[in-house]
Amino acid sequence: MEKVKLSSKEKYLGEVDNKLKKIIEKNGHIVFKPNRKNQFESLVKIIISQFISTKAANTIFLNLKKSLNTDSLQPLVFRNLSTYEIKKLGLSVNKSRSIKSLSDLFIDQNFTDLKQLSEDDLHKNLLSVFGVGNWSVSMFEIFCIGKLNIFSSKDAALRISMNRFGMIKPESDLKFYDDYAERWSPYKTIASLHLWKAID
DNA sequence: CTGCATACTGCAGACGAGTG
DNA sequence: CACTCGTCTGCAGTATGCAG
Repeated sequence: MEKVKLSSKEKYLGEVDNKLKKIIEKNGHIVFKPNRKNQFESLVKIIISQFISTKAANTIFLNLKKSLNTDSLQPLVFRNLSTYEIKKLGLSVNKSRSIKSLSDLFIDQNFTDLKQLSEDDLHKNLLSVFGVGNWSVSMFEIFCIGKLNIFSSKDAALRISMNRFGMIKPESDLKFYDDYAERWSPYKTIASLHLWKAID
């Protein structure tokens, strides 16, 4: 009994893609609520989420906050911690280096709101951080800034979902996924949310 | 039931092969 | 030799599947 009506964006996606239409109708309306508040913390969480399940990432993230005894992670917290000390908080060597590098960027550039940067500057700054690649940047743009037209073919879950619903054959080159996603423009983000939900 | 091995949604870096 | 490009490896916790 789906009582909640689909948004106009979701209806639009259904019109341009029949396969996606079925997924959206089954899912029902998805509320897209990016967390715009603490950008630094969002990035830390994304770094932790690389390669591991969201559940595992959540546990590590909560342990990290508990160890640091804070509700809101700030770059300054990590300034005086060595990579080794961050690692002891439950992270791998590379992720510790990554968080350290991210903190340095925020402190050096004195960032308050990354949203004010142009897309180019945003990408350039984030990609300069050790351990942050295109996937991480996309996740930040979706879940923190709330951009509506983001799709990342580097996300394995999205690819699996697209395989399962017959959009793209498994093992295809990444560019086929990107090409397919073009039809969802300018709401690729909303399409991604439905693909994620469809496979849990 | 318990315990263990394994795979799993990204990334950097090491390394080898290919090129000039 | 000096580069570029592709391949391989290791890593945080958890769910799953299989052996005992």
